[in-house]
Amino acid sequence: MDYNFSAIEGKWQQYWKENKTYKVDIDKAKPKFYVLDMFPYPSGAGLHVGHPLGYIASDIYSRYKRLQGFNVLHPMGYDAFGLPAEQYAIQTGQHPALTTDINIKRYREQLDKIGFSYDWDREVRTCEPEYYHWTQWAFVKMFKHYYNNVTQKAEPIEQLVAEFEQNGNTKIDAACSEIETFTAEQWRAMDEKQQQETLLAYRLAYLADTMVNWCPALGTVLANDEVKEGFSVRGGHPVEQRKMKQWCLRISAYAERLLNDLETLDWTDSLKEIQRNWIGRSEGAEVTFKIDGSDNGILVFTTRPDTIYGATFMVLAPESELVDQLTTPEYKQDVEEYITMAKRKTERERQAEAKKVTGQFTGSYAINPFTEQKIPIWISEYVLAGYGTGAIMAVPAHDSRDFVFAKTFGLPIVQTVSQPGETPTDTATWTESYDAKEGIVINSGMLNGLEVKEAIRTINENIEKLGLGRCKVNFRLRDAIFSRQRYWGEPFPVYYKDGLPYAIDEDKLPLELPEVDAYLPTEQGEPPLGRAKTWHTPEGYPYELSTMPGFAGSSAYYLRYMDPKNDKGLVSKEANEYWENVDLYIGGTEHATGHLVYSRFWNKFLFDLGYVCKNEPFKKLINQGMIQGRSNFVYRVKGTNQFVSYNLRKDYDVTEIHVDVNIVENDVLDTEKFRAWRPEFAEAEFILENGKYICGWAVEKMSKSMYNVVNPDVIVDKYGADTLRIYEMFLGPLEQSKPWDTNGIDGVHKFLRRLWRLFQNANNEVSISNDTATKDELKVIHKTIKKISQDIENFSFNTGVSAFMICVNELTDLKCNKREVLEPLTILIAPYAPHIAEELWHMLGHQQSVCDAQWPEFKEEYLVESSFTCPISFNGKTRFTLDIPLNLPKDEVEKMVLAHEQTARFLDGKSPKKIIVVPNKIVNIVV
RNA sequence: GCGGAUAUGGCGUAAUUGGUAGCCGCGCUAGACUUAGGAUCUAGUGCCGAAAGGCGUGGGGGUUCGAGUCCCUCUAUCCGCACCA
Repeated sequence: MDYNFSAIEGKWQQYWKENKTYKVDIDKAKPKFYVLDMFPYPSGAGLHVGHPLGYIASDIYSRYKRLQGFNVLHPMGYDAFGLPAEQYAIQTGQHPALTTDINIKRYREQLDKIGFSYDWDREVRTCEPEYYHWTQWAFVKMFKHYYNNVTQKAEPIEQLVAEFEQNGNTKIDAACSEIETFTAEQWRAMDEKQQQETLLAYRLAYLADTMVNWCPALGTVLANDEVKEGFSVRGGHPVEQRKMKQWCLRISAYAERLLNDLETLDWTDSLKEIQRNWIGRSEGAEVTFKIDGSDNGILVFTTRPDTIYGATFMVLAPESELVDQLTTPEYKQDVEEYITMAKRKTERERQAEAKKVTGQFTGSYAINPFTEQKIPIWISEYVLAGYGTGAIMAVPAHDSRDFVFAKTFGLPIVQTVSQPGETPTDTATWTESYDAKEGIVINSGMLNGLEVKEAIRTINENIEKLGLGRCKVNFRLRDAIFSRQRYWGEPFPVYYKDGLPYAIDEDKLPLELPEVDAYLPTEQGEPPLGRAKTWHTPEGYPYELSTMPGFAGSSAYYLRYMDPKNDKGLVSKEANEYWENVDLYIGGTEHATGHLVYSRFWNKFLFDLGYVCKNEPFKKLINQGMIQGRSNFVYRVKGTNQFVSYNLRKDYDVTEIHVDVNIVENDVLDTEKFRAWRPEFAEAEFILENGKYICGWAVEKMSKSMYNVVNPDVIVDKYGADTLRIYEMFLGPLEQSKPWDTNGIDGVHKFLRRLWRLFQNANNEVSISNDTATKDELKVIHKTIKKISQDIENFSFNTGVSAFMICVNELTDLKCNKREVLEPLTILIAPYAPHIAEELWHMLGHQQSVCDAQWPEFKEEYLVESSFTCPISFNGKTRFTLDIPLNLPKDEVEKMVLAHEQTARFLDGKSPKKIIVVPNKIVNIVV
């Protein structure tokens, strides 16, 4: 019987489906293991060969864990809300649900062909009301909670109300937006509207006027992680800053915990580092500088309070509310012009002109609280309104930005830190600032002579003692803007009464997405939901018109998989306590600052409320590398329809043209297919080398426009899913980016055929021997058991494949068809190549699925050798090898080596200076 | 500018973590079987050299009996952040 992969794969996929082989339920008798893939957004283009890479790796791991006796949860679903489907809907008028559904079907077909062990009964789609019910529910919970900084957790808003009744907000330490202090009496005196407005400043889901990334082309607001270099990540449209009323999630309240708990996670250092940078914690002090001739002050944040004696001017963000009152009549016009200029600039322009120093004096002065000198107050773009207090004390001697600013506008520069033993030089001669974090403080009154770290401690004490300010930790992490002015997303479970938002009762959820007549904004510029006829509560209060962003639905999907059909809750306590959290999460690094921050936040919030039992969602995370494309080129002789082969192209004046990689094999162009590829090439002529047309090649992004997209279906049809799975793993380390080149796939396919042939005799009949295996055969299989187990544990799937190849090559050489060897081999390969493994397993006479077999046990005893082939080197260069009995004493080894005839040859008459014997490793003779 | 990662044959890669550099596969060369070969099998294949031998893990330097692996330095590529006070 030949290895008929398509028949075998169809047969077993059917079998798995009929027998629900991958269905999984809570089973307290077995340890659980949760393996998760980042679920895909089902795009219209379908999967290319790069997408399943991580899925295959996690599938291998899942199957391995199952064979080891774990109860493995390995689900899959779809991140189904999103912009592309809606953009398509705008163009075609087709409901996004419809295109989404079609795309999902195609994804499913493609996924099914590859033979994954997903429990499809647990599939979720974020766009279905049964699913987004719980997205909305979590939002309502966030609306109804605030963050208590003292207990470091989310608490019910009622507790806050009780506190306000008692003490106003004078004693509370909670995460909140900017708000005035009020007493209990003042609280009680407020009407409902005022009270609600006040509470809004504390809610974890809150409505606020904020500067947002507005994308006119997409007609929506975007989150910071959805914008890159001033353009939208999806679509690449320009983004501008705008102030708008938006729903936000107070994720900044969790900044400290999000940062600290990174320590507990088994993620790569680079990914943790990205998150640390994104959260951006910095320790410093808040200090008030008095405004000259006024009782008011300017609050600044600084990480270097030790340099305060060198603060020779102050700078405010142009957007700062203080600007108005600080600007003297004399400077009014200049300041206004500057602000207008700054406001008009898009984010893009700001970045392009980042090096250009601009600024404007306000006419006012502040008093440096330590030097007691008058220092000018400026405004400049380089100070950001959104970070710290939107104002800085400028220390030009020790901050490069302040330095450049001072140089440009001729402001004084005072050095306050110097290198020990170094004589301070005239700052007027400096060409750059001295941004040192170490050194001895000078020119700084009470701080003189102290080391920077001591100086910081001393000055902080004084700042607090003098009532000038306090120590403070600042975060770069901003609250997540949660509104999108779009149709295809979760509706907010919110209605408005007197212009104030109220949450819908939890038992009224889900609030289903209404039908609209077009997926465009209304004529009044409202979001598409403004078109829905009955978009209000039964009492007539209008619902929110925005919808939630893409990350809403993906923030808790890993919890929903634990209990996907539950209509009483997101996840039952029982299911959550059994599955706990994700043991292994595999996905791309592109979600480092988006999804992976949001879902950690979401999970922590639910943890605070007691709905989930673990405070982190993903224990271990692996980022698979990107699969790049490998493009092919043909070379057209300019002005002709002639194409010249790669190595001859230098003799002609040619244009390089991308050619579809699917009509090229081993860089040899199929000229007939090329002529048929596009009408303009129908009459193409070729200048060949050795009768072939050789194409050039390059590694590029896999994309349609480069004609280098390879579809997994095509590979599966030609070679089979098992070959695809193994080849994807064989390409290289999982985490590394690498180009896809279909050429190498033959080797893997040949390997599977050789594996198959181990079970067959020369006449192509199944032939398995029940004889006892020889020592050599046992050694081969146990070596492989050891290697494969280790490699899977280390996620080193590429070396695993090579170990299989070595094993099959060696067994082929030994002509081994013993059950004792082939049975464990079949189980070993089942995670990588489940279809052929099932077929072989049944060929071996088993009735159950190979998935229910037991992972073979490795026995060291079969690998023990009596001698070691020892490399003998001279001056570090290996010259020959010698079989030496294991654990032979050093001096005997030395004797044996020196006695060897080859040794004399390499000594060449000289006597050895030194002989190094590393037992069972190497012998090195120094001459 | 800051932070991180990577660099090994024609190509994808491997190397028990300081101990025989190039495993496995592609490609290539030669041969066998064959009406045929984009099938299969056998042998070879880092580079230079007829050979002996020499050279060789991005470049330079160092530690060591011994370095792809450790240290210093430079270069290139990729990724993340970017006026974050």
